[in-house]
Amino acid sequence: MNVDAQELVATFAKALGHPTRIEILVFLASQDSCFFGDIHDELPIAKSTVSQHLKELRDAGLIKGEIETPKVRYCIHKENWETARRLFSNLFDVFDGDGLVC
Amino acid sequence: MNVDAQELVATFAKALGHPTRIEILVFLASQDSCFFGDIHDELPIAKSTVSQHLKELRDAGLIKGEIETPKVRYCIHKENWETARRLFSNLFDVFDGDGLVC
DNA sequence: AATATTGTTCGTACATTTGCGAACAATAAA
DNA sequence: TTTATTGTTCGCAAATGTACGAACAATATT
Repeated sequence: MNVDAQELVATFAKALGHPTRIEILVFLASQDSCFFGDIHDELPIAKSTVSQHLKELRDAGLIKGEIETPKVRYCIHKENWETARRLFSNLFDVFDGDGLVC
Repeated sequence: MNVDAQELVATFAKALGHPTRIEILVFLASQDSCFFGDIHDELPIAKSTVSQHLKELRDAGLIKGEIETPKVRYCIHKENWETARRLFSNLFDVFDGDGLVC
Protein backbone atom coordinates (compact mmCIF):
# COMPACT_ATOMS: atom_id res chain seq x y z
CA MET A 1 0.00 0.00 0.00
CA ASN A 2 1.91 3.03 -1.30
CA VAL A 3 1.31 6.67 -0.47
CA ASP A 4 -0.81 7.31 -3.56
CA ALA A 5 -3.04 4.40 -2.71
CA GLN A 6 -3.30 5.64 0.86
CA GLU A 7 -4.37 9.09 -0.29
CA LEU A 8 -6.88 7.64 -2.70
CA VAL A 9 -8.45 5.36 -0.13
CA ALA A 10 -8.64 8.33 2.25
CA THR A 11 -10.46 10.30 -0.44
CA PHE A 12 -12.94 7.48 -0.99
CA ALA A 13 -13.37 7.03 2.75
CA LYS A 14 -14.04 10.69 3.23
CA ALA A 15 -16.79 10.58 0.63
CA LEU A 16 -18.24 7.50 2.35
CA GLY A 17 -18.06 9.18 5.75
CA HIS A 18 -21.63 10.37 5.98
CA PRO A 19 -24.75 8.23 6.53
CA THR A 20 -26.73 10.06 3.87
CA ARG A 21 -24.09 9.35 1.26
CA ILE A 22 -24.00 5.68 2.19
CA GLU A 23 -27.76 5.62 1.88
CA ILE A 24 -27.56 7.22 -1.55
CA LEU A 25 -25.02 4.67 -2.74
CA VAL A 26 -26.99 1.73 -1.42
CA PHE A 27 -30.08 3.08 -3.08
CA LEU A 28 -28.29 3.64 -6.39
CA ALA A 29 -26.93 0.13 -6.24
CA SER A 30 -30.43 -1.27 -5.83
CA GLN A 31 -32.13 0.66 -8.59
CA ASP A 32 -32.26 0.55 -12.33
CA SER A 33 -33.81 3.96 -12.38
CA CYS A 34 -31.83 6.55 -10.50
CA PHE A 35 -32.87 10.08 -11.32
CA PHE A 36 -32.16 12.88 -8.92
CA GLY A 37 -35.84 13.04 -8.00
CA ASP A 38 -35.90 9.37 -7.05
CA ILE A 39 -32.97 9.89 -4.73
CA HIS A 40 -34.45 13.03 -3.26
CA ASP A 41 -37.75 11.21 -2.62
CA GLU A 42 -35.89 8.63 -0.54
CA LEU A 43 -34.36 11.21 1.74
CA PRO A 44 -35.83 13.58 4.32
CA ILE A 45 -33.59 16.49 3.36
CA ALA A 46 -33.71 19.49 1.08
CA LYS A 47 -32.92 18.98 -2.58
CA SER A 48 -30.04 21.42 -2.40
CA THR A 49 -28.49 19.25 0.30
CA VAL A 50 -29.04 16.11 -1.75
CA SER A 51 -27.38 17.84 -4.67
CA GLN A 52 -24.38 18.69 -2.50
CA HIS A 53 -24.00 15.10 -1.33
CA LEU A 54 -24.22 13.88 -4.91
CA LYS A 55 -21.54 16.35 -5.90
CA GLU A 56 -19.21 15.00 -3.24
CA LEU A 57 -19.76 11.44 -4.37
CA ARG A 58 -19.22 12.55 -7.96
CA ASP A 59 -16.05 14.48 -7.09
CA ALA A 60 -14.71 11.41 -5.32
CA GLY A 61 -15.48 9.38 -8.45
CA LEU A 62 -17.92 6.98 -6.83
CA ILE A 63 -20.88 7.96 -8.99
CA LYS A 64 -21.59 9.45 -12.38
CA GLY A 65 -24.36 11.84 -13.35
CA GLU A 66 -25.61 12.24 -16.86
CA ILE A 67 -28.17 14.73 -18.05
CA GLU A 68 -31.32 13.35 -19.65
CA THR A 69 -33.06 16.62 -19.97
CA PRO A 70 -34.79 17.72 -17.92
CA LYS A 71 -33.68 15.00 -15.52
CA VAL A 72 -30.31 13.85 -14.33
CA ARG A 73 -29.58 10.19 -14.06
CA TYR A 74 -27.13 9.14 -11.38
CA CYS A 75 -25.40 5.83 -11.10
CA ILE A 76 -22.49 4.04 -9.53
CA HIS A 77 -19.19 4.66 -11.31
CA LYS A 78 -18.42 1.03 -11.99
CA GLU A 79 -14.66 1.25 -12.58
CA ASN A 80 -13.95 3.52 -9.64
CA TRP A 81 -16.27 1.48 -7.46
CA GLU A 82 -14.11 -1.55 -8.15
CA THR A 83 -10.99 0.47 -7.52
CA ALA A 84 -12.38 1.55 -4.18
CA ARG A 85 -13.37 -2.01 -3.33
CA ARG A 86 -9.84 -3.17 -4.04
CA LEU A 87 -8.21 -0.33 -2.11
CA PHE A 88 -10.30 -0.94 1.00
CA SER A 89 -9.65 -4.63 0.69
CA ASN A 90 -5.92 -3.93 0.53
CA LEU A 91 -6.16 -1.57 3.47
CA PHE A 92 -7.84 -4.12 5.69
CA ASP A 93 -5.39 -6.76 4.56
CA VAL A 94 -2.38 -4.81 5.81
CA PHE A 95 -3.26 -6.05 9.27
CA ASP A 96 -3.12 -9.80 9.42
CA GLY A 97 -3.96 -9.94 13.10
CA ASP A 98 -1.34 -12.50 14.10
CA GLY A 99 2.07 -12.27 15.64
CA LEU A 100 1.77 -8.76 16.96
CA VAL A 101 2.21 -7.77 20.56
CA CYS A 102 -0.85 -5.53 20.54
CA MET B 1 -27.21 -3.77 4.59
CA ASN B 2 -29.52 -2.30 7.22
CA VAL B 3 -29.55 1.25 8.56
CA ASP B 4 -27.42 0.41 11.60
CA ALA B 5 -24.79 -1.15 9.39
CA GLN B 6 -24.90 1.87 7.11
CA GLU B 7 -24.35 4.24 10.01
CA LEU B 8 -21.53 2.13 11.34
CA VAL B 9 -19.75 1.93 8.02
CA ALA B 10 -20.14 5.70 7.68
CA THR B 11 -18.53 6.13 11.10
CA PHE B 12 -15.62 3.91 10.13
CA ALA B 13 -15.30 5.64 6.78
CA LYS B 14 -15.22 9.04 8.42
CA ALA B 15 -12.37 7.94 10.65
CA LEU B 16 -10.54 6.58 7.61
CA GLY B 17 -11.15 9.77 5.67
CA HIS B 18 -7.82 11.44 6.30
CA PRO B 19 -4.45 10.51 4.81
CA THR B 20 -2.67 10.88 8.13
CA ARG B 21 -5.02 8.44 9.80
CA ILE B 22 -4.57 5.92 7.01
CA GLU B 23 -0.84 6.31 7.42
CA ILE B 24 -1.13 5.72 11.15
CA LEU B 25 -3.16 2.56 10.63
CA VAL B 26 -0.80 1.19 8.01
CA PHE B 27 2.11 1.91 10.30
CA LEU B 28 0.41 0.25 13.28
CA ALA B 29 -0.38 -2.78 11.16
CA SER B 30 3.28 -3.11 10.21
CA GLN B 31 4.77 -2.76 13.68
CA ASP B 32 5.08 -4.88 16.74
CA SER B 33 6.06 -1.87 18.76
CA CYS B 34 3.63 0.98 18.47
CA PHE B 35 4.11 3.60 21.15
CA PHE B 36 2.82 7.09 20.64
CA GLY B 37 6.37 8.33 20.15
CA ASP B 38 7.00 5.86 17.34
CA ILE B 39 3.91 7.08 15.54
CA HIS B 40 4.79 10.70 16.10
CA ASP B 41 8.30 10.10 14.74
CA GLU B 42 6.80 8.81 11.49
CA LEU B 43 4.74 11.94 10.91
CA PRO B 44 5.68 15.54 10.13
CA ILE B 45 3.04 17.03 12.42
CA ALA B 46 2.80 18.26 16.00
CA LYS B 47 2.29 15.69 18.71
CA SER B 48 -0.96 17.33 19.76
CA THR B 49 -2.26 16.76 16.25
CA VAL B 50 -1.10 13.16 16.28
CA SER B 51 -2.87 12.70 19.58
CA GLN B 52 -6.06 14.09 18.08
CA HIS B 53 -5.92 11.72 15.12
CA LEU B 54 -5.32 8.81 17.45
CA LYS B 55 -8.32 9.86 19.51
CA GLU B 56 -10.52 9.83 16.43
CA LEU B 57 -9.34 6.38 15.46
CA ARG B 58 -9.88 5.23 19.04
CA ASP B 59 -13.37 6.79 19.21
CA ALA B 60 -14.28 5.02 15.96
CA GLY B 61 -13.04 1.78 17.52
CA LEU B 62 -10.34 1.07 14.97
CA ILE B 63 -7.47 1.18 17.45
CA LYS B 64 -6.86 0.65 21.14
CA GLY B 65 -4.47 2.53 23.38
CA GLU B 66 -3.11 1.15 26.60
CA ILE B 67 -0.94 2.97 29.06
CA GLU B 68 2.46 1.47 29.81
CA THR B 69 3.68 4.25 31.96
CA PRO B 70 5.10 6.56 30.94
CA LYS B 71 4.33 5.47 27.40
CA VAL B 72 1.14 4.63 25.60
CA ARG B 73 0.98 1.66 23.32
CA TYR B 74 -1.39 1.86 20.41
CA CYS B 75 -2.57 -0.99 18.26
CA ILE B 76 -5.23 -2.08 15.83
CA HIS B 77 -8.49 -3.08 17.51
CA LYS B 78 -8.64 -6.55 16.04
CA GLU B 79 -12.34 -7.29 16.46
CA ASN B 80 -13.57 -3.94 15.22
CA TRP B 81 -11.06 -4.03 12.39
CA GLU B 82 -12.66 -7.27 11.20
CA THR B 83 -16.10 -5.75 11.64
CA ALA B 84 -15.06 -2.81 9.50
CA ARG B 85 -13.56 -5.11 6.90
CA ARG B 86 -16.83 -7.01 6.68
CA LEU B 87 -18.97 -3.87 6.55
CA PHE B 88 -16.95 -2.35 3.73
CA SER B 89 -17.00 -5.66 1.92
CA ASN B 90 -20.78 -5.75 2.26
CA LEU B 91 -21.06 -2.17 1.12
CA PHE B 92 -19.10 -2.78 -2.05
CA ASP B 93 -21.06 -5.95 -2.68
CA VAL B 94 -24.38 -4.14 -2.80
CA PHE B 95 -23.49 -3.13 -6.32
CA ASP B 96 -23.03 -6.18 -8.49
CA GLY B 97 -22.35 -4.13 -11.62
CA ASP B 98 -24.55 -6.11 -13.99
CA GLY B 99 -28.02 -5.65 -15.30
CA LEU B 100 -28.37 -2.00 -14.44
CA VAL B 101 -29.18 0.73 -16.92
CA CYS B 102 -26.52 3.02 -15.51
C1' DA C 1 -44.83 34.40 -24.33
C1' DA C 2 -45.98 32.60 -19.99
C1' DT C 3 -45.77 28.49 -17.01
C1' DA C 4 -44.17 24.16 -15.20
C1' DT C 5 -40.56 20.70 -14.29
C1' DT C 6 -36.07 19.33 -12.90
C1' DG C 7 -31.76 20.16 -10.58
C1' DT C 8 -27.85 23.21 -9.64
C1' DT C 9 -25.83 27.15 -7.58
C1' DC C 10 -25.78 30.99 -4.28
C1' DG C 11 -25.87 33.04 0.15
C1' DT C 12 -26.20 32.24 4.82
C1' DA C 13 -25.75 30.10 9.42
C1' DC C 14 -23.84 26.96 12.40
C1' DA C 15 -21.00 22.93 13.59
C1' DT C 16 -17.01 20.19 12.96
C1' DT C 17 -12.25 19.37 11.61
C1' DT C 18 -7.50 20.29 11.39
C1' DG C 19 -3.45 22.18 13.10
C1' DC C 20 -0.36 24.56 16.29
C1' DG C 21 2.02 25.81 20.69
C1' DA C 22 1.45 26.15 25.55
C1' DA C 23 0.05 24.24 29.63
C1' DC C 24 -0.77 20.30 32.18
C1' DA C 25 -0.66 15.42 34.47
C1' DA C 26 1.66 11.25 35.69
C1' DT C 27 5.40 8.83 36.50
C1' DA C 28 10.53 8.01 36.57
C1' DA C 29 15.21 9.56 37.46
C1' DA C 30 18.71 12.50 39.51
C1' DT D 1 12.61 17.70 45.75
C1' DT D 2 13.79 18.99 41.43
C1' DT D 3 14.14 17.55 36.68
C1' DA D 4 13.17 14.81 32.62
C1' DT D 5 10.13 11.96 29.81
C1' DT D 6 5.81 10.89 27.71
C1' DG D 7 1.31 12.13 25.99
C1' DT D 8 -3.06 14.50 26.67
C1' DT D 9 -5.77 18.53 27.01
C1' DC D 10 -6.66 23.48 26.30
C1' DG D 11 -7.24 27.59 23.69
C1' DC D 12 -7.00 29.50 19.55
C1' DA D 13 -7.30 30.27 14.32
C1' DA D 14 -8.45 28.90 9.84
C1' DA D 15 -10.65 25.80 6.81
C1' DT D 16 -14.20 22.56 5.66
C1' DG D 17 -18.75 20.35 6.11
C1' DT D 18 -23.78 20.31 6.63
C1' DA D 19 -28.19 22.14 5.89
C1' DC D 20 -31.66 25.33 4.38
C1' DG D 21 -34.45 28.39 1.24
C1' DA D 22 -34.16 31.44 -2.59
C1' DA D 23 -32.65 32.31 -6.98
C1' DC D 24 -31.31 30.61 -11.20
C1' DA D 25 -30.72 27.82 -15.77
C1' DA D 26 -32.40 24.70 -19.19
C1' DT D 27 -35.81 22.60 -21.36
C1' DA D 28 -40.72 21.24 -22.11
C1' DT D 29 -45.65 22.47 -22.04
C1' DT D 30 -49.61 25.37 -22.53
